[in-house]
Amino acid sequence: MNYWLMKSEPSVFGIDALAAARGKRSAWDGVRNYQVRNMLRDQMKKGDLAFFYHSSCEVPGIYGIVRVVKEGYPDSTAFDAKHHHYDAGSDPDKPRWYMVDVVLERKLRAPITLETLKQRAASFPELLILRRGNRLSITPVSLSDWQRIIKLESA
DNA sequence: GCCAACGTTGGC
DNA sequence: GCCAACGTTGGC
Repeated sequence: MNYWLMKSEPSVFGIDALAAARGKRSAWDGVRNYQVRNMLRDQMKKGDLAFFYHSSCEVPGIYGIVRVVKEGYPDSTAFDAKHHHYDAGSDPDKPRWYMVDVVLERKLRAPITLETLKQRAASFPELLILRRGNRLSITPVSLSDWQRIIKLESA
């Protein structure tokens, strides 16, 4: 069982869009970064939990928890010439990009904001999102960081 | 293989 | 809108 943090811009796909999706389930498509691709393809397992993080918005932070319900499979948006995330270099017989399916486990009662996390940065030595220059849209979260972060919801 | 130019991310 | 940081591209 692994833990993750998955970023999304709410203006593109936020927690409310996920909550409105059929079965509250969505394909996490459009990843075009090799490090993140490797996590999607090789490391994310059914049942893993992830923080759903809003980035590039007024109040960046964790807004919910999602669960992986389908492990890595080829990202079909890469094959669609009309799609925004089309990649001519991804051959259906040898897909370059992968995605997983996630389902909304629950929204947080109140977001755990980036500001809050930064204030307590000393408590989260391994949290990649707090490191300078981190730009990966999916990052692993250690079990101990996960547990400490969850506690902030009721703090 | 080097590295400058360019594109993207994301907080502010 | 700015800009630091980082990934990717492509000429050499």
